[in-house]
Amino acid sequence: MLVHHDKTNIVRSHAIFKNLLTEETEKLVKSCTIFNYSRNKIIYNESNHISGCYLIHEGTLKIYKTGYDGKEQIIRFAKPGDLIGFRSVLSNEPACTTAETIQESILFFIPSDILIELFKMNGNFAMSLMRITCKELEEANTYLTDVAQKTVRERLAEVLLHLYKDFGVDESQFIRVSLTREELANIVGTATESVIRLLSEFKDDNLISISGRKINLLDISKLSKLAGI
Amino acid sequence: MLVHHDKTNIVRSHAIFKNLLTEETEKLVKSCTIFNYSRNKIIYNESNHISGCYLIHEGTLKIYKTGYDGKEQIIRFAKPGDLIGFRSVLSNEPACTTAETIQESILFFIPSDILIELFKMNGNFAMSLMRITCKELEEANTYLTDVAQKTVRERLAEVLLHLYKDFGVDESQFIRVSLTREELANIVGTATESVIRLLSEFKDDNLISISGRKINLLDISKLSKLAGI
DNA sequence: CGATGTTTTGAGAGGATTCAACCACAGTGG
DNA sequence: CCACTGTGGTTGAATCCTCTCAAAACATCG
Repeated sequence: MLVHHDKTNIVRSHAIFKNLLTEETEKLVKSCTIFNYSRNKIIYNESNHISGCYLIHEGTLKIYKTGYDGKEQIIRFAKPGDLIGFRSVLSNEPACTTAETIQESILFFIPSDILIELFKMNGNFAMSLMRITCKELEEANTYLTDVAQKTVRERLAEVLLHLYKDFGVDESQFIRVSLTREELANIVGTATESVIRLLSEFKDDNLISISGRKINLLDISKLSKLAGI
Repeated sequence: MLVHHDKTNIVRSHAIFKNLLTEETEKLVKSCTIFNYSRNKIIYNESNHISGCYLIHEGTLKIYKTGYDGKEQIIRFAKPGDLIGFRSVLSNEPACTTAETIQESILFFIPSDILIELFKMNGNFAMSLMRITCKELEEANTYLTDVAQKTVRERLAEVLLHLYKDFGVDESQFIRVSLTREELANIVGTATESVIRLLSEFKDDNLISISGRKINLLDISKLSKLAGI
């Protein structure tokens, strides 16, 4: 367990809490807990009632829904600075997604009552949360349109570009995220085999290069055109 | 133009404003305007900057996004009591969807600054808006998963059930909404011809009966099973 | 090294789209 | 009054994309 001082610094370091007053930050810090999770740990599950939300301090999580045949649909990723689970807290409803780490992660647990109090008391903080939610909603609607109208090939190109933008690249130009082919398929909304075949085609067309799970986008502009962006 | 008294009653009649204080309601009423729209009128368009949001008093609108080839994807419908466009107002960003009447409608225009002021000042009102947004987000994510994983047949059954639940039925058990086959296709995310073929099949299987644009769900439980619900 | 999970490739089936033609109907204008 | 036009609905046939199933290659780890 970290000491009070460390927790305060962590809270202050994340943009989402920049609108809090000093005493609000104090209150938040006092009632929060830090947790470490190794890879592939589920933080909360669909239909779980959760007693608070989580601020990602380090690591990455996938947020997904499970379809009726058990296949997971990855909705988005959560990265440092992101707050997850607050939808469920503020609506006082069970979670509608599952949150699972894809790397070792450090999370900051915020109890429901504190979050609700801050939301109601601090209009600027409420506005921040609202904007985040609206942004998510917009992205969800955009992606819904894409899945409904684009081909798997187009969507895969689009997903690769999104990953590139969200995670950046390492020193060898590989996207800084490690996903299985199945996870890629679960973002795109297709079968694992389709992803594999299309990745090979992209490679043959010199749009990308691949090394295991690491992917390097060689031709952003062609990929963008292919994705219909 | 309606007189002040009428506007006040209209504002008070909608659940979303039930948390407003008397003076807040007064302020809201003073700065709002009522508009009438005939069928197929666009209220705002994707990428439009809008100067306020709209409360639906009467009528129905479709909210859609336009895909890169011009095909529209219907995201949802807005009905009396619904507030539309506030995402854009609160985020101070262009609209990401188009709102278009599918019936004669009466809308209540609320200027941006008033909405933002109410949101920041009244925590309960902010909470109401937040909950609505979270609900929309959840629905969007659920539908995203469905579109990515279900067949067109399953999705059409699901859409029919949603329409049934959202719009109810008239005295002859027909769903109280009139959509073209193309609009149905634009909800399901498929081609018009596919909708037509599947509706015929549903009819042959005695799951529904059809009279022009009016649809009657004859076997809710079979349709639910078919939809995977 | 065996064991398990992941990736790859092939072949076949099936679902959905596209293109095309045709019909019904309402509104228009000569 | 009737041809003309446009929109919406329907049906058929061919094509193509995508999925499923199956098997094999590969990797990773204790």
